[in-house]
Amino acid sequence: MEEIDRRIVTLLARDGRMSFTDLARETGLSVSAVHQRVRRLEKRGVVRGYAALVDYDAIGLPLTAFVSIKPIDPAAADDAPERLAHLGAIEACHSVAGDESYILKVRVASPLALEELLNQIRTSANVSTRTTVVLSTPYEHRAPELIGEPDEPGDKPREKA
Amino acid sequence: MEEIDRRIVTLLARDGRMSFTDLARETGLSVSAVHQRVRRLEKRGVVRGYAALVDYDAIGLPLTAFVSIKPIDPAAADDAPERLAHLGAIEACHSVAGDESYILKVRVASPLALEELLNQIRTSANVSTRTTVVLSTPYEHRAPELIGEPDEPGDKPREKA
DNA sequence: TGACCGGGTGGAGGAGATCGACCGCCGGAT
DNA sequence: ATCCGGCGGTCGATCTCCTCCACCCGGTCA
Repeated sequence: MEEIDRRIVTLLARDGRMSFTDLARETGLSVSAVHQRVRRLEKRGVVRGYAALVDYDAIGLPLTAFVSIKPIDPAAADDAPERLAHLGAIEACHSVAGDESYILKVRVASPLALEELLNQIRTSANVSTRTTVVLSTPYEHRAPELIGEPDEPGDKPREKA
Repeated sequence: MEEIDRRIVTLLARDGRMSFTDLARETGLSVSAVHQRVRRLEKRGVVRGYAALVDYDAIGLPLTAFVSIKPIDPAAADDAPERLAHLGAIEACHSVAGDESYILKVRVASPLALEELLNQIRTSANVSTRTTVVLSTPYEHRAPELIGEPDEPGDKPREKA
């Protein structure tokens, strides 16, 4: 992937509804060319989708927390992600190195709802939990900056324009 | 906010590029009505924006980590978020309860880049860091489910601007 | 009851998305 | 060196969709 694709991805990460016309203006390509590239990026999975960014306070889920989990039985099969997938309050699940095995990011309506969710997590996945409550979020979902990134040796120098 | 708005937000959170026409079909309203509601949701800040979801492996940032930070001087002013904002590798910054004061989510190209980033974090904000490396991400950015949510008693049925 | 107001419908105009046809560059094979 | 094929670009046509406008309906309050 080279410069222009990177540019497109950056722009779309910043504004997922940007029109192809604007994208074309920003990149100096024609609308069709941009359209083609975006479709290719989507097909290749570089762009996995588009989402509205939501104010969780406003939609009644003002409480965010990180829940680290550790299996109670270290010998049991490690299928926690599937076991927990049905819990809609879980926004993300990361497998991590370190003392615990996964970190979950959860959004709930209240401390009571958090307590209930933790119970569901423990019983669903047979794990112990350690919870870190988020007090506030200065920023989140910042778009990646993928400028620079020196071309790898295998990358053919596609210099144009 | 009532049922239909909730529906719209859910749909847009799942597919940020859904057309107003489709949104109208899903909600049973006219295109104009949906358009109006979405604009209102945007203006009120319920919908804060739209973003493309990106495959970080594909764009050369395959290493994700959580960095917990703690001030070295507990008496110093707590302006870590602003001091760190210029570091583009930081995707999110959450103020948290517990032993540490903030949790950062970072995306970098390599272990070497992570090391360098940690140095920048420490010197920029005068903090100590504790890093948890993400091995894999079973899921992330799942759309919130905001069905149900019984109206709170304090919620007046007629919202004024 | 009558005026007001938030929120709905429908239509018109123009902008934008999408697709096909054509072209030019580059690398590999003859 | 020339031919050939694929990739990626432009241009242009068409159709969808966005966006704005005027109008309408049902509640609320004086």
